[in-house]
Amino acid sequence: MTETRTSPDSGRRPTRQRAAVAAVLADVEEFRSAQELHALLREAGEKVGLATVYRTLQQMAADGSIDMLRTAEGEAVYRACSTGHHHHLVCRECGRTVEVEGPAVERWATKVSEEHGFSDVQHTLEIFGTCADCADGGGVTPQVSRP
Amino acid sequence: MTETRTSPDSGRRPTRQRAAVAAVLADVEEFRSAQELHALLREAGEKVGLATVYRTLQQMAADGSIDMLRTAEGEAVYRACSTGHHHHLVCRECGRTVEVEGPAVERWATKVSEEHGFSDVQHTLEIFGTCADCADGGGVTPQVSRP
DNA sequence: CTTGAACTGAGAACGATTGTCAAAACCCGT
DNA sequence: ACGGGTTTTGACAATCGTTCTCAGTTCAAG
Ligand SMILES: [Zn+2]
Ligand SMILES: [Zn+2]
Ligand SMILES: [Zn+2]
Ligand SMILES: [Zn+2]
Repeated sequence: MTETRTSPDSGRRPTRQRAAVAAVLADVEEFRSAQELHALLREAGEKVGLATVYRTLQQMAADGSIDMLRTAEGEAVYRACSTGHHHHLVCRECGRTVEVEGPAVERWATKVSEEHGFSDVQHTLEIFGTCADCADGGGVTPQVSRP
Repeated sequence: MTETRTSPDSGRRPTRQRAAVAAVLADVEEFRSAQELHALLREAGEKVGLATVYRTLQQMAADGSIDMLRTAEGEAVYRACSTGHHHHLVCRECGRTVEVEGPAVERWATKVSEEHGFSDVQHTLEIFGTCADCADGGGVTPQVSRP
């Protein structure tokens, strides 16, 4: 109860580690796991503990500043998306991700929830497929970027 | 290439264990984890190894004879649903599950995939919320069934 | 009955994630 | 700049769902 905070921030402190995680996320286009991001940080010369990466990603996801979803294998993967509610079209081969919006879907979800008396609802909706390049190239060398 | 099978089944053998797993699934309304189902089997007096439960559930899910989805925590949960493509409205409190269909959503997903040149697409769509009973009762005693 | 393939299960192994806790970094008032 | 209380960090252990191993069991065809 000794709250004497001058600036009403969220109680988070800006640290080198958090900046590093945010930076690597900004550089990556695809959804990546905590471990992959940790490896990328090491490659970039940034020394950040794995536990810190996990903690930071969770916080950012909770804040809504990044998106998190689960792969088919149940692994959590993260991505710095644009703001606002949206869903994803993800290539299984190369990981390329397209953000998509579907107002009709949002309405449908709301309607269905109401019809069944559910409140405080959330929904998860992701589409997985093979992108044109991967279907084309034959998936021999999964490429992550293209000019 | 020595295929001399008289009855063209899927190469699966009907065993006591598989019947037991199917039976417990038929008795349960909610999505349940492999471990929970294993516990239920033990309670019911059926002796089935945990590994077998995992294997059987995976096979049934692959066959499409049961549905599998992941909780927010990433745990796989299973349910014997009606046949046909559908999605779920799941209560976070009591686990009550309603199967829902959304033709418009299916069309939207297809359209979006095509627009971006994705092929061989799948989608996951689940709605989580609090059902009327749980919102009402105050969630003091999460109940799984009700007359 | 014989026999090879499918199946099972106890326990080890695995891998992602979380917990621990002392040390380090930080903020703020002095 | 200094000190003290709070937050954050990170090496490591621990947890926990899931998968692997492999010898023993069951099955069904012949
Ligand atoms: Zn996103
Ligand atoms: Zn949505
Ligand atoms: Zn279902
Ligand atoms: Zn669908």
